[in-house]
Amino acid sequence: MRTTRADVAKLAGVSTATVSYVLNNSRGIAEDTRKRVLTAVEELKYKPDMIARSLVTNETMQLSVVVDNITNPFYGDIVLGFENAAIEKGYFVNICTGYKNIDEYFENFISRRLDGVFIVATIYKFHIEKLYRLVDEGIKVVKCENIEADLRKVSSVENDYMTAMNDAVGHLYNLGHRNIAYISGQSKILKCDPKLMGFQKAVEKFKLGNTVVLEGNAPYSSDIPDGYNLACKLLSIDKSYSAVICLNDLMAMGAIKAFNENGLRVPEDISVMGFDDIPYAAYWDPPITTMAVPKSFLGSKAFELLYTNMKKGNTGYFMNRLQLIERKSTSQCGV
Amino acid sequence: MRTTRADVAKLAGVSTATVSYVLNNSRGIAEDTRKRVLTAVEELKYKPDMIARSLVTNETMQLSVVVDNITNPFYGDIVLGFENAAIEKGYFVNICTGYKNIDEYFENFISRRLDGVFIVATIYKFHIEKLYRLVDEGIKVVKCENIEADLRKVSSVENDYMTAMNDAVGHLYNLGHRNIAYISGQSKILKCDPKLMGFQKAVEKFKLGNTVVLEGNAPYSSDIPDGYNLACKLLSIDKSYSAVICLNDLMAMGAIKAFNENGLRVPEDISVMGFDDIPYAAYWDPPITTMAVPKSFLGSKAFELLYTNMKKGNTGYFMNRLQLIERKSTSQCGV
DNA sequence: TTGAAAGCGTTACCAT
DNA sequence: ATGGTAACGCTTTCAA
Repeated sequence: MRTTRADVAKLAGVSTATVSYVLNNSRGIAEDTRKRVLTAVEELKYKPDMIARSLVTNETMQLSVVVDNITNPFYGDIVLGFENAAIEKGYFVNICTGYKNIDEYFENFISRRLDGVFIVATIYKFHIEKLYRLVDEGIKVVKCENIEADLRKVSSVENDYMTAMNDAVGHLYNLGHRNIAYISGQSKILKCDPKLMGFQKAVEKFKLGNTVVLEGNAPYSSDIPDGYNLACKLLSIDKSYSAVICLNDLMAMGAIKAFNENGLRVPEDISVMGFDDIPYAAYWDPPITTMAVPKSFLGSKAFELLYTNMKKGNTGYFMNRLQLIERKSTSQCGV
Repeated sequence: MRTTRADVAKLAGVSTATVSYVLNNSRGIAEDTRKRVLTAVEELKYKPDMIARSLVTNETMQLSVVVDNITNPFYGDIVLGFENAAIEKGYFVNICTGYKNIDEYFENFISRRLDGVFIVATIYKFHIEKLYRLVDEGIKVVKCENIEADLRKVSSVENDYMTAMNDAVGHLYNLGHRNIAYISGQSKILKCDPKLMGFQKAVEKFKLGNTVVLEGNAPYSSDIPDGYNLACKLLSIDKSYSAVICLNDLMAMGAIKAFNENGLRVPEDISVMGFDDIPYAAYWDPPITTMAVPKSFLGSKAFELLYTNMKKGNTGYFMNRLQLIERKSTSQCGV
């Protein structure tokens, strides 16, 4: 049998209420009885039962992080940043991978009365009405870019990709590049694409020469083989580009591989940039110049927003800045 | 206010007990009342409260997977295989990253009365007594290799690295290699190292020529930079090896990079093999020949063992076979 | 400063 | 076939 609060009370010679007061120090307690209770707790190795506790407090102190695909190295540090901040406030956080239908997770979140959810998965994996159901059921939600949602209902952390794309093009421009391709991988079904908008703006601002945007298959392409395939496609269309910006580091890796196989050296013959700064970017050959997302920071900001929402009720918004990290996949044009 | 079972009962004109019977179809119910209840549930959008349910059934239907490091691509498919099997049986599974102290998670598992835990993290991240505490508290545990534990208390899924290492050496042997280095990365504190044992056995069996084992720093080295560093060390010691086996694909990646930077081509000048078959292994340049772990399968077997333990009480054991996947990082010796 | 007792939303035993 | 109700382990109001 499980040792309960009643056992502790009996051993300490106090009431069950007193045990609660001591454990939650929710009320002044005589130092003497306090000690007796604590000793009894120690002796019986008593652990409060969160299930029973949740039932009465209406707080589970449990949070969930929902990611697309646990394999994606981009998420690792975001989750870490979130969890570290959450643990500090006493929350238990668990990660859910969106391999199966994410909507089903939502049902579970409601049944289990989670206090809050951080959803990193893209909109393609679930239905927005289901997300609102969570909110209606009192579960606070913070989302991460990529999802159009009512900011009065859910909080949001976003990355400033538009500015970052401007910086990326600027970096290549300063190296003398004028003919730049953008391997986007996004398809037309994406309504609002800040990276694409940023690229188009930059094309005008810097008065670039030849430019092209390579789209992917619906709903979107974003993995190593996608980068490989789109880079091959680029070469088959036109070889005049001296630099390529890729949607993310994964695609940059694939693109570099494609260029190498076609006899182009990176960066001597063609410069390649990525986005995100996933752990492998630094170890790739050549190490990839990228627009880094401060990932752990983004995660901790997400928790902050969620916490405010849980405690005060209001949603919030945070825009994350990216940083250029120069490595070896970009160099002076035509050198 | 949350709609409860009482609301449903009132609307359907039955008792709360009847609602339970219908929802859990734990008892014969007149088709007529059944319909009335179901209609009421629908109308009120009633969702059973797992918290309250758990309190009385002593089952939370919640499982946890504990991994070292969520970023490690090796774990992705293992977790997937486990979760898919678990979802089928109605469990909610959440993943915990072992960034912080894993022992603290264990405390939480007890408080939250999880039904079971799949622990993939290595022993260095927690204390074995704490793991046994879980078992004492009635939480079933299945572990994944690397951990010496009492198999009467916890179940275990393991990879047959000894046989796999034999196959790896055999593959190189068949390609004509006789001088083979093993970049182990493990340190002396590891008591039982099946890969190392397998290598030593194979050295004798195949009567190899020059061989060497490169250890890492305590507790162990297993990442890309570790592979890079150890490969550099190998070159500084002796250049007579025509093939290198690495602890895992990550280290193989680092090693390949080191060789390239030192003017050695892979596989023309030196063959390199890894273990695991992580997603990137196929995309690396060159694609890496590796001993693949059937990961998703391993995960589903872990759940099977856990399920048996939860339902019948007995622990179990499963040994997973690895498969050689030939890619481009190994080739005929001296060609 | 401490205790008694009323819930929290279920399930399951015991009646009917 | 259905309903009443104790029990699960905890918190918190109200009294003392």
